[in-house]
Parts: sequence; C-alpha cells; structure tokens
Amino acid sequence: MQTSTRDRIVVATARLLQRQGYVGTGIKQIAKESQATLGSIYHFFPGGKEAVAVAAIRHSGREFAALLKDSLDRQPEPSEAVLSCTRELAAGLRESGWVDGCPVTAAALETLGADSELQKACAEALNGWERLVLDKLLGCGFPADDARELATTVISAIEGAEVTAQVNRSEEPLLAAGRQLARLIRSYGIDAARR
Amino acid sequence: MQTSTRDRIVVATARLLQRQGYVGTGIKQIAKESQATLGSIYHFFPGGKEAVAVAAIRHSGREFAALLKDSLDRQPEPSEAVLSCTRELAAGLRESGWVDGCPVTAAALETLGADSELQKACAEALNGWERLVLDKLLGCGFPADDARELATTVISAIEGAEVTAQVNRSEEPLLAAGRQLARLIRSYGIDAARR
DNA sequence: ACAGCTCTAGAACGAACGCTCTACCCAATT
DNA sequence: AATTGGGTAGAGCGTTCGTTCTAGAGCTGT
Repeated sequence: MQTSTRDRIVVATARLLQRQGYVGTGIKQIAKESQATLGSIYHFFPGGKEAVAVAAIRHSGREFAALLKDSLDRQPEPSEAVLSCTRELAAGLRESGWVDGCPVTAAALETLGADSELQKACAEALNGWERLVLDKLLGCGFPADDARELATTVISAIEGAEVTAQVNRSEEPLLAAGRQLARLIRSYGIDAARR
Repeated sequence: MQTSTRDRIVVATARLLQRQGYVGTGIKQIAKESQATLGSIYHFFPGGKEAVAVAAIRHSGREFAALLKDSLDRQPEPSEAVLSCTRELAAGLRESGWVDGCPVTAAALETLGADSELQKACAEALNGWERLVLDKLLGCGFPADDARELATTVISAIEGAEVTAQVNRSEEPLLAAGRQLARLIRSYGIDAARR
C-alpha cells in the first residue's frame, strides 16, 4: 500500500478542516474522503473526532512551516522572503478556487471558548510559524524587541490578508499585504548587505 | 416594549456567530439566548437560519463600522487612529475572556465554498470597514494607490492580529500590530500638519 | 361581537451528528 | 493447524440539527 490508512485520514482531515472548519467537518465525511471506515478511524484515533483533528492540525502546522522555511531560506533579505511567501500563498489560493486558506484559522476560531487540546494545537502551529520569522529576523541582525514585534505582525497580517483574499476572491489583498510588510521591514534599515 | 423580538434575535445571533461561527450556532440556541421561540424566529426570518445570520452579520458590520469611524474621526493622524483602534479592540478582547473577536471572520471562513448570501454579507462588512480607512487616508492627502493598498493591509492585519491575540489569549499581538501599522503609515511621510 | 392580522408557542419530522458495537478478514506466531 | 491481534466494515444507538406545522394569544378596525 502506498500511503497508510492513518496518513490518509490525517491528510484528508487536514484539508477538510482547512475548508470547512471543525464543526463543519463530520467524522463520516472524513471516512468517505480518506477512503477509510469508521472502524479504522476509531482504531487509530480512540480519542474520536477531536483526536483526529489535533493530528490533522499538527500535520498542517508542519506542512506550512516547511513552505515558510523554504521562502525564508531562499531569500537573503527578509523583506524579499515575506514578499515571495505572499506571492506563493496568493497563487495557491487562486488555484484552489479561494477555498484552501490558512489550515488552522477556521478550526482555531471555533474552539476558542474551551481550552481543548485542539485549541492548543492551533496555537502551537501559529507560534511555530512566528518563531521561524523571528529567527530569520534575528539572523539578519534585527534587535530582539523589533524582531519579536515584527514577526508577530508579519504572521498576523499574512493570516488576515489570506482571509480577506478568500472573502473577496482576489489575490490583491495578499499581494498588497506582502508589499506593505516588505516596506515595513525595510523601514528598519537593516539589510543583509550591511552585515 | 423595550427591545423588539426581532432585534433581540439579531443581537443574540450576532454574538453567537462571533463566538462559535455559523455551523456551530444552532437555531434553538438562538431562540433560547434571545428569549424568542422558534415560531418567532421563522416568522421574522422566513429564510431560516441563513437569513437570521445574514441580518446578524449586517448588524455586526454596522456596529464595528461605527466603532472604527469613531477612532478615525477622533484622531487627526491616521497612524494614531489605527493605534487607538487596536488598543480598544485589545481591551475588549481581554474583557470578554478572548472570545469576542471579529464578528464576521468565523462565519466568513465557514461559508467560503458556496457563494451564499451570507458570504456576500461578510464580504460587504469587510469592504465597508476598508472603505472607512481608505477615506480617512485619502482625506489626509495620501495618493490614491498608496491609500488603497494601505487600507487593505490595515484591515487585514487587524483582522489577523485579533485572531492571533485570541488564540494566544494575549493583547500583545494586537498591540504590536497597531504599533507596526502606525509605523508603516508614518513611513509615507504624510502627516496632518503638512496639509 | 366578530373577523383579521401579527406574533408567540412548542410538538413533531426526517436527516445527520458522534460514537459504540459486533463481525469479519488476513498475515504472523505458536 | 490453531490462535492471536491489528486492521476493516458498517449497522445501529441516542441525540441534536433545521424546518414545518397547528394552535392560540393579543390587538385593531368594523
């Protein structure tokens, strides 16, 4: 067998969570989409729906982290890196028909009240991404305080711009955010050449 | 009569949508929360759940627009206005125990696939807010292109920062975004005194 | 007094929800 | 050859979903 049943369940759930959120995604839909049966799902995830969702969110978190790290490593200049990242996201969004947005936002917003395992998984994913940006900025010589605040803002802005882009079915908000974030980063006057 | 039944339904639904999204909010829960009965709800909103949600989103859209307009009108400098707006949002978020975030994001993310009336209502709310910021910037002498891109970015960033703040149960992301947005706006070197 | 209207009230319906349960398949072990 | 156990399969449980429906309360105009 190419991919294990467990992996199929996680991947399918990740995509469903991204598109319809946690409450909007049913266990039976996961079963159908992943070509697994209820028996298999509850075999691998005795914790039920939430356990599946947690695994899926963690998967998505790692996946986007890899994409982000790629952008950050490829471009020496952090402003350029953010720009190229938003361009990639915009392209992906358009190609998916504006449905494949941030893989954790939808699920995160639905589980804010209760401090569930799922909520923690979403927070960890977000913070992991932020840390990648933070490390890049620190590595480029940004002072710690500025870097921290910038990293938070960059992730938040990309997050929000992706939602805006989805709602308006347009790449523009994401691209605009990329350009403005690049400008903001440049405004600190620290470039790679200076190091 | 203090508040009409119809208004109670709309207001209660708005709060529920803000906290639990569209799928997570049930008609019967709306009935209980708004002290109305199913009969009343379907009397005022023959369109069912979606019609109630559309009215609630429109209500929330107007409500936040008023808050935003207040901030923008009170501060002559747009950077200051954005700063004070994020401060207000941060305070409100903390006071609510991090549950009362953006009133449309949650609902918007769940209705992206289908181009429903609800999805349009969310888009209109977001665009209305963006327009307020845009008008402010234009009024302060920003060139049209810069103003448009800035307005989109400001709304997106605030949107995203609110989510990040909720997930991390901290005001910091919102305040950081406010400071960085203010810096970004200032970087255009157009201040009210110059006019 | 009566008819007509708006609004309230909640029982009842079919569908879908998350989950439990039993039965079965099949490769590895004894 | 028999047994074990990981994995597959899906019927069925109790509950909740959104919606429909009938019944009646309260007021207005005649």
